[in-house]
Amino acid sequence: MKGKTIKDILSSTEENIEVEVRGWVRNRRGSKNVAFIALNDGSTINSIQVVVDFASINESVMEGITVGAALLVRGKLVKSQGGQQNFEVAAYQVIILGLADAEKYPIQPKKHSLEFLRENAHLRFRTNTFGAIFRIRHKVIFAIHNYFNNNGFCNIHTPIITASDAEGAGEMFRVTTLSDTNPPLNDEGKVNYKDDFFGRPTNLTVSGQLEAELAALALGKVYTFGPTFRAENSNTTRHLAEFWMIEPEVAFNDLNDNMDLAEEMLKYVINYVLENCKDDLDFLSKRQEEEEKGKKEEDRSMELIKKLQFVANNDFVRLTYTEAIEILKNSNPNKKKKFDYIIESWGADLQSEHERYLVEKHFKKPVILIDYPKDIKAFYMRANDDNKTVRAMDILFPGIGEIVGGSQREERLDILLQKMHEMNIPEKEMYWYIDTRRFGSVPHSGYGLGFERLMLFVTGMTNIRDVIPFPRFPKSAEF
RNA sequence: UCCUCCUUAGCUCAGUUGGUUAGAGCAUCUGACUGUUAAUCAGAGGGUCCUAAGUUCAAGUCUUAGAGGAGGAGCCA
Repeated sequence: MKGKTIKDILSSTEENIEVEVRGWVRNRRGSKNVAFIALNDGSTINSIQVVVDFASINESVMEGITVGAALLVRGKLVKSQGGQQNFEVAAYQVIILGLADAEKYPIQPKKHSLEFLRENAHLRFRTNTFGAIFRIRHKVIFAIHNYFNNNGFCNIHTPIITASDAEGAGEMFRVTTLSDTNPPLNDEGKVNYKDDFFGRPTNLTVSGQLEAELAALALGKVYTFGPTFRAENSNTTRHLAEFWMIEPEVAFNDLNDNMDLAEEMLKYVINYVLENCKDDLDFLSKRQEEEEKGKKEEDRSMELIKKLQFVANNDFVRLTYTEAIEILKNSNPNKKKKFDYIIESWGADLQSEHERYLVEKHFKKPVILIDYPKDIKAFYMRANDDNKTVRAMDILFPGIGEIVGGSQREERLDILLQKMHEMNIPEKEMYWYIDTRRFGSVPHSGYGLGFERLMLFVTGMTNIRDVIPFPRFPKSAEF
């Protein structure tokens, strides 16, 4: 971008200097002789005030200065006479770079509903809210890479197209170049995938974990940060068909090391955002407060920045599934049958109402649940000696639910093979995974962190479709 | 996929028991105003009441079906 950004200029200590700013008109006010333009270039949530004297600027130019128009302004940076900003630009030249028809431009200087902006996702970047969200999104991405880099991790790009469908993490999107009206058929009359691009059925990845394990068992500490695809018909505020996932995998780590890593990493990222996104967080905090005005006091969330500081400065609660079941069994909502799913016995899968009770009512802080019954978890999780539970861990966050799912992996060849057999995982196809247990197997652990769920927590937004630029979900792939 | 709710002006929404020409705020346009802060003041324009069928003398309002959206649930990150 040419010249100084508005962020740079607003933090200037000099005055009466010549400046050149480029940006988009957020608002325009005026009186008989003078117009005030709020100009924003995306470098910061704050707009710069441009003051235009009608006498010095051509009338046709003045007519083009409407909300949404792109301008180049040359002028002098001066102390503002108005109260709400330190500096403003006294313009002597305004060039319209791009007009915006005021009658047709959908974004107005007023509050828009998130639903409306979601339908105008191509233009919502130009609002304060989404500007703040996507600047923060970048900082969170950067902080994650920073954390792993600082700690000796190696970033691995695991495949996006995969032939393996054994992860069991959900429905997959098929990838094919075969004709959809007239595919080649085999002798049995079924689609002949031998003629497909890869010579076999392929899908978009639902997880890079299995491949990350291969890398970890040589490079030691690795992580993935890539797109992930689930073809589930999920219509909720916390699911996407295309989302980004971070999956660290560490050789020689046991479950305790795994919990330490996840907790330390999350706290690092939150602190990084607190230190580097203050203006945007302040704005989102006020926005949330505004949004929740209509709610009863007990239903309102903790102030955004306080909430982030609280999580960064307090230890997460760690407890076993068995302990959680005991707490839930004896809880008021369970006794009074307020839960839709009453907890009766050990072995029950926890519903989101139970997770919310533990995190939001009982402990009031993030909770790491470990040692789940083996029957409700994946084949690769390490069996405990009790033969009933596995070394799984789920991190539950207030307002979001499960943000991390991970485990210590089963490194013992015989037990892994037995588990795969029990759960109908095709051993032949998975030879490459099994090989790691055959040759120099060691204990290792890892987890998957849902990037957009972390974004929900950090921004205080409540719908996952608002923290990714162009959300993909059932019946929607617009833009 | 299931449950609940919603769909009226560019946006956010009101519209009583079914009853004349469907309203408001903001936005837009026009004008006023000596520096505004989502400026203010005055005026104007702007409607396929989501779509289709039905009930009725009469439907924005009632019924049925469909489409789209939101929230919750399940699946999960």
